[in-house]
Amino acid sequence: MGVLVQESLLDLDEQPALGTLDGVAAEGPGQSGEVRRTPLARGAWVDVRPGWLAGSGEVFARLMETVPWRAERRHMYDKVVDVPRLLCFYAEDAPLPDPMLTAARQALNSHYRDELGEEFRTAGLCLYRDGRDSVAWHGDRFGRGRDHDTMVAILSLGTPRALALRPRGGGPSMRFELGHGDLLVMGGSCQRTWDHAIPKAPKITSPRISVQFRPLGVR
DNA sequence: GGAATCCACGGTGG
DNA sequence: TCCACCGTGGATTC
Repeated sequence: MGVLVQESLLDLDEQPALGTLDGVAAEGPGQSGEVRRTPLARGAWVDVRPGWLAGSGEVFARLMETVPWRAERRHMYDKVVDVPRLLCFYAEDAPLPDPMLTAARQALNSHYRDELGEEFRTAGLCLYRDGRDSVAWHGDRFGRGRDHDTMVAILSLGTPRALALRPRGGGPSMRFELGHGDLLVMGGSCQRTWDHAIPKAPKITSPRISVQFRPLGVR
């Protein structure tokens, strides 16, 4: 396994999050503790904060246990196929399945509220059971209007998986390795001008959970 | 030669 | 009504 090794070094109660991402952070060995922003083409950017969430191992275990994971099926051409991951969506006013996720969302809002111009409200959880699970290239789009920038914050728990990004319409792709407790935020025009995916990784045999925080109206 | 990437397929839901 | 969306597997490229 080797998945649940990194435990929390900081407690939320000792370090309430107030306008900084550091509140929920655990300083992993050798980690900078800084949010690193990577500018992409066309006004998109990605923030990466390794080892962000304290107590990731316990949160991961609780989510595996308590979230009512749902399998979905969809028509793809001539057959019905399983969606290659398990899902659970928490709408704006639904209580999140773990207090650490509520705290994480608060910390994200403290840090990004001004830049985002609104708040992260919904949470979409995905369980990638092993490397055969994946998600194809897509952008998280708006129900309303397509000329409006937004952000999607992704908290990754469990087995590290690559998140791939490439310009919409084609172009060289880049990869971010998302490890246990890592945070990645896509912002600027990223959801309009870039696609992202979690590629299949057949050698991986253990699970990863991703938590995606979004403002209202972003799918 | 193995791995990563590309491509085409069409029913569904917004 | 219309169009963007998305998983698979075979082909192609790296």
